[in-house]
Amino acid sequence: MNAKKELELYIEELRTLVKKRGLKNSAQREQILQVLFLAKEHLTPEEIHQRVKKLNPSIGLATVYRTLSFLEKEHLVNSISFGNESKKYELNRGEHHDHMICLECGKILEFYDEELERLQEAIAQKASFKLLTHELILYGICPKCQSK
Amino acid sequence: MNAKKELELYIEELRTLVKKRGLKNSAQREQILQVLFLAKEHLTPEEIHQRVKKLNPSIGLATVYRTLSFLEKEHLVNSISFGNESKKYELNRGEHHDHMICLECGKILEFYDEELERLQEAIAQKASFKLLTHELILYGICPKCQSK
DNA sequence: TTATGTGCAAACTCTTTGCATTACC
DNA sequence: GGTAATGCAAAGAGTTTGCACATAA
Repeated sequence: MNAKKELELYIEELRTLVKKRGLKNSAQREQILQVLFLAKEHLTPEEIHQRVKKLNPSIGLATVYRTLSFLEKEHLVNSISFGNESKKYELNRGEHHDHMICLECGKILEFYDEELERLQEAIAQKASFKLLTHELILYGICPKCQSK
Repeated sequence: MNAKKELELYIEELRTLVKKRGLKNSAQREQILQVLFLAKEHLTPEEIHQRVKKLNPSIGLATVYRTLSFLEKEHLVNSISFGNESKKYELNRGEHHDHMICLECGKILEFYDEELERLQEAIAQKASFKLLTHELILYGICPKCQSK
């Protein structure tokens, strides 16, 4: 599938969702979704605002915040917070994953490990804790920075 | 070992560390350490400030922030951040553990699983990522809230 | 004695909110 | 036409910083 079609699927999902909730859609929401779709990295609200302004110069930062809250509540995007830095957002591409963060260059790497998922489920079960979601961040030095 | 002696060990550790860095110690730092020692939960800077004011009414919030940064840098305390809430601190009692957070009552439970630690190490190794530390938070519903 | 730590207040950063206006359905 | 979303600016919350003073070494 080409990227344009893929983006349209996300936008369609957004429209359906908005309708389901009895709300109104807006160009701004779609533009923000598009920015997240095109981004290869995790973006802060400020970064998203900068990028979306290229599509729509008059969009306000408050709209970005409001839209991100909405999209996160509806699970169309995920966020990750790291130390004191502000939250970073990524499009929810349907595949759960965890993160490694390089403490030297700040790069965020993604990974997924099935056994890890199972193990967490087992740990929660043993504690009679109903596991809904989790966030695992491995902090360290990425391969590139190690070889410097 | 009784609690008083145990606390003194932490204070001794602080003094040694401060000396090693060529810095000066202060009553305030020891008081903050004591508050963390006595706390059974994870505390925000604001909460720590409230508690330490009972020992020293004139201590400023800025001192709490500065001290926490210092103690965290020196690994005498750990912090954990959860959603939009402000960072919470706990004394580093020498035993690494991870956290479960109840999304209903906000309670933080601690756990430790050896296999989980090993697995993370293996995952990092496979990615040639030099693992230094990690943060795993399981979000869900604690046993108490489930039975409500 | 002298550099570090403190307390206070101001400054800063990030995020949220109130309100008049716009635009979707 | 009615209601939700937006843009702007102001307000809030949390944290950091500058500076004069206090204090440990």
